[in-house]
Amino acid sequence: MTTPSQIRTRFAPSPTGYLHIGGARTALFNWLFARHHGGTFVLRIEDTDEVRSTHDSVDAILNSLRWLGIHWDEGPETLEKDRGPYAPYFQMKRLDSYRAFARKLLEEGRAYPCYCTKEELEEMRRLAQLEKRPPRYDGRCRKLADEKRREFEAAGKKAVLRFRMPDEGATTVPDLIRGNVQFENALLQDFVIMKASNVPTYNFACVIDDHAMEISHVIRGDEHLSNTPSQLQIYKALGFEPPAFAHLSMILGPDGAKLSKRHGATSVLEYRDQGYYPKALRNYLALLGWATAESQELFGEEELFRKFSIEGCQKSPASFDPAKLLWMDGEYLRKLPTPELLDAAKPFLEKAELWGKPGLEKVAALEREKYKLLSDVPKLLDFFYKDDLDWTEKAKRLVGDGSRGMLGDLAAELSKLDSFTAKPLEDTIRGFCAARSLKTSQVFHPLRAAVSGRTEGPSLFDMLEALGREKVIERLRKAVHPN
RNA sequence: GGCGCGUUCGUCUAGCGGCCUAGGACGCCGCCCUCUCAAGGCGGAGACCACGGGUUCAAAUCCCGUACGCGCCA
Repeated sequence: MTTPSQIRTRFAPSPTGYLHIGGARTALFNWLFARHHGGTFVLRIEDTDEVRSTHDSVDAILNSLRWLGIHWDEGPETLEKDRGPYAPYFQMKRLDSYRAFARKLLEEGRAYPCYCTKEELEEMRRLAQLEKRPPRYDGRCRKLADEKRREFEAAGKKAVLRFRMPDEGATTVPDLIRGNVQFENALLQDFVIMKASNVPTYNFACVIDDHAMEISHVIRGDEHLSNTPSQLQIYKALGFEPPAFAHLSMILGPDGAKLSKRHGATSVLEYRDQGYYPKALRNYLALLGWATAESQELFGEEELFRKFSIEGCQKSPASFDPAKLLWMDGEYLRKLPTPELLDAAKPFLEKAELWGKPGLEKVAALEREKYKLLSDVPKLLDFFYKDDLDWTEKAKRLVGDGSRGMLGDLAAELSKLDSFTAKPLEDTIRGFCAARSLKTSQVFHPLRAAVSGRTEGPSLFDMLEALGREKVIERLRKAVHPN
């Protein structure tokens, strides 16, 4: 058995786009597992897809993970800089190692060059389908005579390197989540390990690196389960001790289809831009495909580390539920002390030109249990600072002809108030109602509408106090005498 | 097409042979609190545990099929 200190997990994304929700969840589980065992979490960039990999994607992935607060112990710091004893962490910087192992397999007869063209391969596939055989490579280049090989080389034909699969027996994938999963070797094909460009394929490079980086647990998406027996054969051929595997169920959209743009945001950074609180998203993601025996919902960071386990991982796919995420976000924001909340909402406040406004903290505190997103903060309090209110239809109706006179009188009374604070305001206004035999609602609602332009908002008297005498009187005056 | 994986309220899930007339959470509905909106409290609707066979005194839980969904190979 490995001792806890030897636990090493990794997240190995391909930089071919933004980091999506599913990838983030995989990264998160690897991180949690490593932390739970006091191990190490490695980030490795699998950029061997020469045409689709971009530097922007690397940046997006690093930024997404940082924003989510998923900290890697080893891996790239920036595009240029790595940190950790197994550097580099970009596969394209590790080509020598793949080539060396490929050569070894070639020399030992475990791999062979294949000169088949795209056309030949397609023909092979077509024929197989016609004969209702699995459409796999038929191994024709396995027994290519040396002279034939030289002939191809002379003709300038490019070769890929294929791994020679055993023809018989079965390969068992011991999976921590799914148990032992068996695959017939005869059904596995001689897959390409090195492309014609002398760059390794995913299935080869990741074996070499997981071994080189001493990864103890490969926790990854379910879509890799079918590739695992092929990888296991590479481990065997090279005499490597394979890591433990755990294949996570996929994340689906709310309708049960594969999560895609159609369902709304799929990129982590989109959630940031919409105003989600990173710890809330992280908490929500942890619950997609994992649960405790108590079905606990909200976790502190340390608590997540402590309670996370592979045993709690779900076999069946999980649907992403935006409504629950939104609830959870509100749950986190409500717990946040106001200064921290404002700090987190800073980008949104800045955009609304509210950052640094006087009394912001006081005003923000009045609405604190209502924010579901950080972007709600400016939305819910901008009326405090606006000169021209955005009147809602409902609010307009409330300050109609029926209540103008009353509001005018009330304004006169309020302007005489010594202390413009909640308690005296409440006493005065309630007294005003009593003196005129008005129901409080007949006064409170039009008053709220008149000073805020809306019918929803903070507690009336706190709101009046926060607005201050000048603004309240001014707004009442404007409401009573619209131009 | 072959192989593989999966299937408990709309959704996330608890459950690992008797405690289940299936528990929690989100969402939905109602009531309470209340100056509005929220938040909070209380309650409700909502799952014949995909279907069909077994095994067993007893199955959501074990076994075998079927269906459906998904993945991989191309």
